[in-house]
Amino acid sequence: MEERALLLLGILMVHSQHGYQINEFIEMNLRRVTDMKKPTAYATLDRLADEGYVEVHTEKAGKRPTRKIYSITPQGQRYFFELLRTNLAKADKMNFGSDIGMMFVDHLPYDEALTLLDKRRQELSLEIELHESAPEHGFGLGVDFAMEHHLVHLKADFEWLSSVIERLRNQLENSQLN
Amino acid sequence: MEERALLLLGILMVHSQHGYQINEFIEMNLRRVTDMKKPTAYATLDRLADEGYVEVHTEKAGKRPTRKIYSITPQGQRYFFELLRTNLAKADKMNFGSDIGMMFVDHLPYDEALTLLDKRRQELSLEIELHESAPEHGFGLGVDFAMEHHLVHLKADFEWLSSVIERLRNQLENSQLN
DNA sequence: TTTTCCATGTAACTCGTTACATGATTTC
DNA sequence: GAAATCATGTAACGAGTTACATGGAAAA
Repeated sequence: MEERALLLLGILMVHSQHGYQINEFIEMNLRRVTDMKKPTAYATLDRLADEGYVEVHTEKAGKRPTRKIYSITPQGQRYFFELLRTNLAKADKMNFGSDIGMMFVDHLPYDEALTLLDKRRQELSLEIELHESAPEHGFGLGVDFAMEHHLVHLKADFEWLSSVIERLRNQLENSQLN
Repeated sequence: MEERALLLLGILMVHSQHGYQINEFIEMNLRRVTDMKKPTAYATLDRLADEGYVEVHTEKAGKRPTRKIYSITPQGQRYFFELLRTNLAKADKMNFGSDIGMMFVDHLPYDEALTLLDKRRQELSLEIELHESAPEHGFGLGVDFAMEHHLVHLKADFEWLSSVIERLRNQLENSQLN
């Protein structure tokens, strides 16, 4: 929740923009970092406006639909820094939905489990490729760090999954010796 | 949503239990893997009962409050395997709240950013220690894999964070040469 | 005797998503 | 003439959390 606010305020720290522009920017550049959807962005911007953290002024440019341009206020900047500090100092609480399935792998025969996990590994490696082949968009150090962070976890996941698959294969071979 | 169901059905695959027991088990053993809360468990169990995946029969043991004992039905077992297969084959979509702050590190002076990130790293290393010093509870291969998975990501995060801190320190030193 | 344990829940709320609505305008 | 783009939203729903309620029994 505060993360959505932090993201929007951070974007507005660079320069004032209207909602459509912000959403487009997120869609094109930050999809790996956030999954915030358009209606959430619009709603959050309105909320931030109500709370005095952003200012709105409408603009009618040419024949295009009326835009609402959001600018960050001084209070908004203070709030941004507050959110930023707590965010940077706090570790993510990680929990992975796939761990729940993993706990029960032993309920499936090894070969079926291996097939499923291999599919998952392929999906993962595809995502890693996509990530690595993505163009460098030179928005400063921080954005690079964030992207790198994401990639680090994808790779760690891949390595771990591979080792799980290997160990299950060994189990399969051992069980076939009987 | 289906993960909560998978978890509960998986627990009931071992043996029939009442809600309190299930919640206690989660609380004591699976807190690293799931964050499901009590009311969610009770509600999900009721839902699974409505859908015919589990059967309920009440039991009055001694002077203790009446228990509702949940048993998995044949349909429930089929549903369990269905959920298990899709869960195992699907990679987690990872997104980390801390990446949003990270994107904007450059808005803070290096030394302040370093202080905040160091705090976060300490928090992380504490969590890793806790994880490693936790006793082995011999519930089969799968549970061990899941725990290992969690630890792998904690460590990857720690390593990455350390490298970020190091690079920021270099930046700080370089900027002080002026 | 007060607190903790057992055992179950409910009600209100929060955060977010999905699907849809609007209407003009430019591109195919 | 149809489809995509620009620009904004709303309404309904979903999943889960928090805080609270209940009430007897055992432990401190």
